[in-house]
Order: sequence, then C-alpha cells, then structure tokens
Amino acid sequence: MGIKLTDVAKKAGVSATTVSRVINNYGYLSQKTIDKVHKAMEELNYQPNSMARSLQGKNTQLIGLIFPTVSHPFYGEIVSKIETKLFEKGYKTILCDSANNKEKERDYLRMLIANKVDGIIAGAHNLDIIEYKNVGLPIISFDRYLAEGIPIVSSDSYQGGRLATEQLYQRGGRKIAIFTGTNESASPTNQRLNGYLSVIKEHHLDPMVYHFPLEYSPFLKATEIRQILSRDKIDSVFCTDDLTAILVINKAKELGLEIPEQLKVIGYDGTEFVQNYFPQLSTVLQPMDQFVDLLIDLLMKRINNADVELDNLYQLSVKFIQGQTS
Amino acid sequence: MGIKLTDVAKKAGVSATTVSRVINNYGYLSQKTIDKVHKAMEELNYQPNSMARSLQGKNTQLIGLIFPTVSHPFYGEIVSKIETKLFEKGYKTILCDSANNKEKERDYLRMLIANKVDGIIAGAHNLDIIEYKNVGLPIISFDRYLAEGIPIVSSDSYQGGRLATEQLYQRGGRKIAIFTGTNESASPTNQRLNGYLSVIKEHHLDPMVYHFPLEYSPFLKATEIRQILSRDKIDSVFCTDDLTAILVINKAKELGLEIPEQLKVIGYDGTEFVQNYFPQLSTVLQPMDQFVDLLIDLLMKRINNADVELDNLYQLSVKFIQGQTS
DNA sequence: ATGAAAGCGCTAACAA
DNA sequence: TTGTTAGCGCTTTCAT
Repeated sequence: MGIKLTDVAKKAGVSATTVSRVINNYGYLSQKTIDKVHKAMEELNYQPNSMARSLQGKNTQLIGLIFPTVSHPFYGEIVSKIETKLFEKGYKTILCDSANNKEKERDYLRMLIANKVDGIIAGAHNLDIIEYKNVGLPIISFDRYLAEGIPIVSSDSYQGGRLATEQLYQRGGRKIAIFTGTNESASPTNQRLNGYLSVIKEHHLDPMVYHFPLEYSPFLKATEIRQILSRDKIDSVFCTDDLTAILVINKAKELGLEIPEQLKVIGYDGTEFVQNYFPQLSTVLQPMDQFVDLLIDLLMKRINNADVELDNLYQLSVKFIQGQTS
Repeated sequence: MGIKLTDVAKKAGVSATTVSRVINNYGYLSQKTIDKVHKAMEELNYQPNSMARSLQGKNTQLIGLIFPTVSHPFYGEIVSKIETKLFEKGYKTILCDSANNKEKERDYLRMLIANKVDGIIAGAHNLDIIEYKNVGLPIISFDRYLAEGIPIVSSDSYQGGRLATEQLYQRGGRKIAIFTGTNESASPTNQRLNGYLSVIKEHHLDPMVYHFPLEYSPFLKATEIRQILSRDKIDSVFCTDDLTAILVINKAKELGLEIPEQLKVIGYDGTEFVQNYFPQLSTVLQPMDQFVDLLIDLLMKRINNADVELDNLYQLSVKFIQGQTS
C-alpha cells in the first residue's frame, strides 16, 4: 500500500503517536516537532488512511444520498447542491441512484450501513417503512414519507397546487386538467393534487385528473399526452413537474394548439435548468437552496445528537413564476 | 457502534474466524455451521464493517467520479449510467462535482486517495498534469487529457465536427458559425472545432469562431448569443453542446428569426434528455452507453492489473440526428 | 513534550 | 472442519 504514518514517523525521527498528534492537532507539541513532521509528511506526500481512522469509531464523514437518478435535472440539481454544501462541511457523498427500484434501494441501504456513513439524505423510497425504521442511522427525507420519526423537508405542495390552479383560473381557464404521478397518499407531493382539487371545487369546476405511472418513459408519456390533448376538451394543464409540462407544450405545438391562447400550461419545480433553458415556462418555483440548507442542517443536528427533537414535516413556501405559457 | 463479527460469533457459538469464513464463503465449512452463523447474522441484523475489511489491504470497492456537475443533464446522464453499472459490479460511487474549481478538484483528489478508492473516472480537470500523474491510482479519463499514460475515452470529435458542419453546408448554409468553449488544445473536445475548420476550408468559406468561457452563466451566454445573432450575418450555427444550441434557438425566436429557414442550428451530445424533451433539435449523438461500458471496462482492467497496456485514446464514432432545426 | 502499548473490526497464516 | 494468533493503519490512554 501507500505511505503510512509509521513511515512519516521514521522519517521525522519521532514516534507514531507524535505524528498522529500533529495530524490531529492535539496534545502538547513543540513547534520544532511539528515542523519536522510536516516536512516529512510533505516529502513523502502522505495521506492519512480514512479507513483506519474511522475504525476507531470516529466519524467516516461519509453521507449517503439516495435519489431516483441524477440524470433527471431536478434531482441532478439538488444532488449537486447537496454534494457541494456537504463537501464544504468536510463530508463526502456516496451517490445512490435508486432508479425507483426496490431491490436496488435495499442493497444501497445495506451498503451505506456497511460503509458506516454518518447519515443519509433520501429523496426516493420504494421500501417498506419498516426497513427505514431499522436503519438506525440519522436520516432526513426529501419530499417523501419514509417512516415515523424521519423528518420530511418539502415545498408547500398544497399551496403550490392551489397557486398554479388559481392562476390558470384567473387567466380564463375553465377546463383545467392536472397531469400528475401515481397516487402516493402519504407523500407531500400528493398535496399538489389536493391543492388543485380544492381550487377546482371552490370555482365549481369539474376536476380532470390524469395519472401517469412513474415507470412510464418520457416517450410513452408524450404519446399519451398527445392522445389526451387531441381527445379531451382541455384549455389548461397544471403539470406537477416541469418536464411533463415541456412534453405537453411539445405535443400541443405538434397538434397546432396555440399557447397560451388555446392551451395554458403551468409546471412545477422551477430548477435553474428550466429557468435558463425554458424561460418561457410558467411554473411553481421550489426553493432549492433552502431545501439543501435545511436538509443538511437537520442532518447535522441528528448526527451530533441522535435524540434531538425534530419536527415531522418542514414545508417551505413556493413562488409562482409567470412565463409565457399561461 | 453496531453489531460486530464477534457478537455474531458469540451468538452462534463459534469463533470469529468461522464467521469470517462464512461471510467470505472461503475454506472448509460444515453446512451446520454455515446455517448457525447465517441464523445468528440475521437475528442480529448484522452488517460487516467495510472499513475494517478494507484495512487488510482488500479493495474498498469504492470508485471516485470526478465530473464538473451533475446538475448539467449531460454529466447527470453519464454519471447516472456509470453509477448504475458500477453498482451492478459491486462498486459504490463517491460523487465529486469539481465545479471546474481547481481547489475543489485538488481536495477531492486527496480525499479519494485518503479513502483508498480502487479507481477514478474523471471527466473534468483543471489541475496541473503533474498532480494527476502522482495519484498512483487507476484513472480513466472521459473526454479530457489528464496526463501521460491515462487513457482517454471520447467521441470522435473531429468527425463529429465535420459531420455537423457538412450538414449545415449541404442544407444551404454559407455563413456557418461555431459556438464553442474555451480553447483547450490538448483535449479531444477541441477537435470539434478542428473538424468544423476543415470543412469550412474545403468549401472555401470564412470561419466564424465564437468562444464562450466555461465560467459564463447561461444567462450571460444567452445575452451574448443574442448580440451575436442580431449583429453578425450568420445563417447557420454549429454548437459544440446541445444546451448552447437551445439558447441559440431561444434567442433566435426572440429576434424573430425563422428556424431553420433563416438560421440553422445543430448541437452536439444528443443525451436522452434532449432527445426526449427537445426532439426538434438536430444534433450529433454521442454514444453514451458505449462510453460507460468502455470507461468501466478499462478501469476494471487497470484495477485488476496496474501494468496492463492500454491505448492513449479511444474514439467512439458519433451519429448525426436530423431534427427540424437544420 | 514525547513514547509504549493496547485496541478499533476484520482477515489470513498457521495450528490443531 | 474449526480455532488461535498476529496484524492492517491509526488513535488513545497511560507512563515517563
């Protein structure tokens, strides 16, 4: 293997203990010794072995991130932000793209335990609640219900759903549809639907709810959207994510529908990516940076004190962004 | 800490060694013992400590991935694919978003060494070559020159550049511009420019080369693109990445330019994301899955035999995808 | 101010 | 077929 502590000790003419003290900046040391050791470390290009360090029961400074996939710009963006902030705090990130696959998620969870990560931030779940309960590690969840006692950070999806739907109504929409994912009753995301329904009800409109299974490919989804748009009388669509909204816009154009005159579209997420490359899209902006700050703050609290009292749900407020599609 | 091997040994009434043998499926064991141990492991919900294992000098089964940022769909997609494939092979992925930041990249490199990763796949570099040379770990590079002896996997950028430019010419383009990144002479990416130049020369056209610094925000880039489009006489643009192409299309629309009649645009990358959500874009498709397979194959070869002879450069062929923007 | 020795959880000779 | 023992690289009492 590489250069180790004893090599440095030998070179500097001191004991291993002393080198360890220098590295950890701990105990009494003469400046002369410190310099000697530093010099030896540099000459040997020495890197302490993290494995050996964490064997003592010290923190691994490793955090597991479980998200569906970073190939999705929304998750890519939040993962990137989390990773960056964690790195600044001296943590490394183990990336786990669960791919919405139960087996893979279970394997990952095991692996993270085996690797003695200090904590987990999870934005995906397909496992039974019990499996998350048994992890016995600090976990914070993003936008999903995992298990009792695991705090959830999410946007105020109910308000977000209301905001988008109300906008569509104000702009003249009367046949307002919602395009959303599969019904996961316990997750905050589902509140977008409830927000939509409440506004629909207030205005005495007919709800038009379309569910798209998670495992649908974008192509399949697009095909179905095209069918819906050409078949059903719809003048407005609230999509519970921006990418679906983009599909709707593409298909509407193919069908010769004028946007926003004949069809109004509002998305949900408002990533930097969408703001930069699809600035025309009206959307509900989720506070990504606040998510990240809060997720990490909460996780750090749990890591430093496993018994700290945390709320079950943290809801951050959203903002409507007026584009040209509504 | 958690449950350890000796706890299992005690519970099963055997020695630690025996438990170790069961875990590693190694040496002679009676079925009875195996069952006993398995039973104890399950009852205790035991997970071996990877740290302790790798201290013996065994592989950590950890791979470091250094890429600019997974918030970019191209890198998000390739990182996601790499991660998935590595996981299937029993490796875990440490994600390093270098953010094109020299300090961060250096810190990451140190950290990966300290964590004794088995290898590195790097798709970013801002460090001096010497630093990569000194890593002393299997490294494979994606699309960048890192140092002598570190194999590069990339698309055939020269051909790609020719392909796109030739297409623009065939479709009637005579004022063909290229929008590209900063000049990094040693990197394959730069060959896209050379491919462009060669076709321009063949047809006796004037080269129109626009460089955009890497650190430009999309907004800044868009502003500049708008200026260029309204100021200079250009009838075609070859963008060396798809996102820039999207910006060009957005700004062209703002300026009332008809696409492809008044302005033809071709991008480069052809991620699944762009194919799904921007199907109208003409682009040069990079073979993502082949990249991933090759990167991992090469890395595994180096991991299993540090002295294995590998080529310096692996160029995979690209494919032109005809959309509606050219 | 520094060093010797024990031990973190696991594996691998070597014995039995 | 199983157990004993030493040791991976580092930290941490306890001495000196």
